[in-house]
Amino acid sequence: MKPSIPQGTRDFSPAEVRRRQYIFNTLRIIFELYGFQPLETPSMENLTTLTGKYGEEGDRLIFKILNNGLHEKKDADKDKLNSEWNNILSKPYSTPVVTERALRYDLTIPFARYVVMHQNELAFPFRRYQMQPVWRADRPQKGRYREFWQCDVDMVGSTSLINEAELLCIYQSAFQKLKVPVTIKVNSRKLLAALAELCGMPEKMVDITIAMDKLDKIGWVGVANELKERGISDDGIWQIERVINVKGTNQEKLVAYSDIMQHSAVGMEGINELSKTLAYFGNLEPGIGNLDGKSNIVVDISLARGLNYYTGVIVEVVCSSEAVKMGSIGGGGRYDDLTGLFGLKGLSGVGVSFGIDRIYDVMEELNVFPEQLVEGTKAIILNFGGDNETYALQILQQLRAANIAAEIYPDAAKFDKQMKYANKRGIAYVLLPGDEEREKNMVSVKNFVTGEQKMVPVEEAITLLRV
RNA sequence: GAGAUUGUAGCUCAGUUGGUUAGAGCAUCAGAUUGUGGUUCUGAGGGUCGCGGGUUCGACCCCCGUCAGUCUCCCCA
Repeated sequence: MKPSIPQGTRDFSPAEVRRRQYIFNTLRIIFELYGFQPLETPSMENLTTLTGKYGEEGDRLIFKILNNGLHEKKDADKDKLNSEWNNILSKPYSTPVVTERALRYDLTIPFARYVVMHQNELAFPFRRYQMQPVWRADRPQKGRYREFWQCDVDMVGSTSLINEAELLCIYQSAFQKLKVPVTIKVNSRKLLAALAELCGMPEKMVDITIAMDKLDKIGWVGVANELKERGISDDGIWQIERVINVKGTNQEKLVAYSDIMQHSAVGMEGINELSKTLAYFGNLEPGIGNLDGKSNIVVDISLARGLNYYTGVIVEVVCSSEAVKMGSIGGGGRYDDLTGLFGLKGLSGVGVSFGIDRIYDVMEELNVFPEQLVEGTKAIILNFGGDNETYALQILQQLRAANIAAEIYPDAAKFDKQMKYANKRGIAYVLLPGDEEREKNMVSVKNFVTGEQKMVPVEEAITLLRV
């Protein structure tokens, strides 16, 4: 049989894992610096925990797990199973009778579930970060996988906009550290709601936002067409155009919006929140987060996050390098009542997510991974068999005791085969314990980069390799 | 869910209007070289041409179906 892996999944080679771990470690250090604590949740959740949280499209993309032991059901249950099966075949539908569990779709909903389940143990505001894979039954394409990793930072139990500002700081310092130039777009769901009001169609907010979100991609004409198709009136489209045409600094934009939206309570609230967030951010900003004196935080009213649980400030990160074509590499926002879905009312949260796989792809394209990530084996001991092998093992033991990553070629294979192996592995030093070396209680150390070789006592070899 | 495109050796790919036994590079193994790698040289192994059907004297090539990968739209990280 021909080996293969499921569509949209990948193997990670040793070099790739090292580079991915570099990203994880960089983020982890920042998250910890900001006082967040690690959390992990199961790969699978009860299906009912996930459904209805990600919108209609999202529900379709949840990977469901077929229940086990269906053939063992009693006859009455089998009748139920048959009728439910017909439902599944005729429409988008799921039922615990067939699929009780599903793979996690993101990290936010499982987090909310966790908070509700453990509310009595937690100190609020609760801050956590989480780095785990998620699964989506999407059609894979460039930058889109069926299994991919997210790194989420969230806090619940506080409505302070300091939280929003801190998350912006985390984004800024993380991408600065990773050497990825980014634009961090911010907007507010409340501005979008106000815009829908302005159009006289508050119920069309989702349609409006989906269309506007494509502004970068298809331009204003394309957006206007889509708005029309989605049933927005000409007057509404004109209102939207007016808002989109607002240019200038973040401050200037907010002033202009407050002029346009002065009669909308929710709009003014959104503007107020955005300007407060930016003011807090100004106090916290972790350094030069910009290249040309301009901040890389940009108020962008066309930004619309897909997930429908966001209620306040929303944020999205895109790579600002012209050379890279990639969608968003991170996003997040404020959700006022996420835990309410699980019965815990009045707990507000805000969080952002890093799309690790896309960040990896972008860093690869920009060629910004550090050259020397983690050294693997530092020295390999060649195997000359017999007494020399025993001698080699003694040296190996001493190297490891001295905390030097070392290995032995396990077979007494032909010399040049062992050398070629060391070369292919890119190991820095080769140790040769042969007859002569053993008799003198020494070892030959060959620097595989320079080709230089000398015979020294074992202790000296250890000192040499420790450097 | 809709569309485009690709499928030939372990990998990357050639393959003439449809014509004997399907090729190359890399990789692997063996040898030149039983204690000196990266560069050479010689040789060897390795293919149901994704799968099934059809057209034809004859199909890797043309037609139909099917499966898989990649990409685009939708949507999203």
